[in-house]
Amino acid sequence: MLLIDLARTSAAVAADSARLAKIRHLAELLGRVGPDEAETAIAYLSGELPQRQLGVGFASLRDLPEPRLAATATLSRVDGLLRRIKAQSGPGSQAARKALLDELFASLTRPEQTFLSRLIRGELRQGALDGVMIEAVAKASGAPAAEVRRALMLRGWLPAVGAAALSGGVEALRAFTLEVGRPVSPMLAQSAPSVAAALERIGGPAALEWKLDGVRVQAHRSGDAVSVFTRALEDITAQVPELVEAVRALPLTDLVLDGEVIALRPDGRPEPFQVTSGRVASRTDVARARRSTPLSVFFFDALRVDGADLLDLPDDTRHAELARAVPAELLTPRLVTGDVARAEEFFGDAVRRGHEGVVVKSPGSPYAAGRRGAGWIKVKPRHTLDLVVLAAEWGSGRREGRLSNLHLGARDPAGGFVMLGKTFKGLTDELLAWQTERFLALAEGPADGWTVKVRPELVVEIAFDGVQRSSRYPGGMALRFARVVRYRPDKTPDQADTVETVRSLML
DNA sequence: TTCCGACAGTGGGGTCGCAAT
DNA sequence: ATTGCGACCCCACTATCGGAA
Repeated sequence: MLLIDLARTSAAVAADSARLAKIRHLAELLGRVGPDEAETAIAYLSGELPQRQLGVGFASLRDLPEPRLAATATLSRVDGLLRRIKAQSGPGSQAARKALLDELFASLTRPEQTFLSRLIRGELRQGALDGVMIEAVAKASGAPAAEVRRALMLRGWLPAVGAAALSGGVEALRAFTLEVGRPVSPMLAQSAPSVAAALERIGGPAALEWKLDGVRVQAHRSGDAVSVFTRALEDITAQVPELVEAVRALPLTDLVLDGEVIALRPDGRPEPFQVTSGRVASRTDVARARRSTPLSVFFFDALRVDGADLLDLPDDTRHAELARAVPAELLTPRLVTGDVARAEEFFGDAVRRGHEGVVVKSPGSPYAAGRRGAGWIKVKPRHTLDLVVLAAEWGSGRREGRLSNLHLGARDPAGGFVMLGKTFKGLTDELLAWQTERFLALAEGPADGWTVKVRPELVVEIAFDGVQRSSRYPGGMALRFARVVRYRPDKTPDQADTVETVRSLML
């Protein structure tokens, strides 16, 4: 199959806003692709590369060679060149990558270049990723979408699952099972504004657990072989020896456990997320990193205990199995209650101890791998500040032509404003239109084509999760997960919150 | 007919490791 | 030694479609 076939299908998918139409376009192409190219086609059309990452990003794709006029590149040829690009390493590798990239792009027509460039950057923007591709695979193969989805959660890689479905139908999909040593897409949580709201949504007694601000881990053990994966299914076994040892020390030898690793201070309070994250990312001298920043692990779920798969069992049953496999000190603190007051007390206690909040779990829910099901609901405290808009950046995609990303400043009592970060979240289309007009009227200083500086006159209420240390911003601090709540036309900039107020929240 | 679950898109800050400068 | 880049850790929120109610 030719790359141009995929580029055309992708364009058709992007042109139709209806999901069912997108599915039809994708399924039609999947019906034509041969078995040896099915995996590549499914990957490309769901916005993934079979190589996962290439070492090529936005910067390497800035100036591309002139396109050709005739479309002749096959999927196999493109895939082969991408494989060679990924394989480059060591001194001279960046030049070698660039040379291969130029060779590849010089063999493509303009629409192919556009498609592949977006794909490599991870910005296909055709309105179809895994969720839509699952339906397309189901339609093209005749297998129920639920079977495709289940195989995906067990295998973690849709192109492989889709190719199997196309060649072997439902039978092939059922061959995907939970395999120790191969990560499963982790279950995700929805969020709620309060514990009461979360309990209400679950509608009855629920299990509450501390939400630790660390890195999600899935630990597998078969005999003495232990492996550890992140939320995105990256293998981090070598970076977390403490966790490997802890799992190896358990009495049961056939396990898949779900939990969180976190760096704790000697007094038991959590280190800032930055510390845990940096420790987990350290690869070059793990022994040294371990001495300076030891990790603790807390488990909250079990997908397999003593050789038995638990995915389809209710949460309370899985937790009972977890408690059987793991000593109490490795369990995430948990309270089962239907009482709102007790639940709120548990939440308050977790937050006072420095943790992020709680996750409220429905006791009857199975492990909904890879989905943000209603079974888990996270609750975190929300802070707000009234800040001043210092500038805005032009948006992209559906925000093209709108001023989108806001630069936020706190008032400096000595005069002026100190930038604390940016946000694009929380804005409705109506607000985007309004602020674009308003900012252009307030514009000042030279425009660089990307950022519009504005006179600091607009006060905006910003919600955020916390204040973190920053080397990027002049005040030495930045907001975590900042989002717009509303504009405050009733406030003037001299009524905005001060840098001191923000600093007092950094503790 | 209305409601709501699931998805995709639009970007945020921080850190590490590597190659180039 | 420093800088730029890519990859990946954490993520919130809105708009939209289409099946459920």
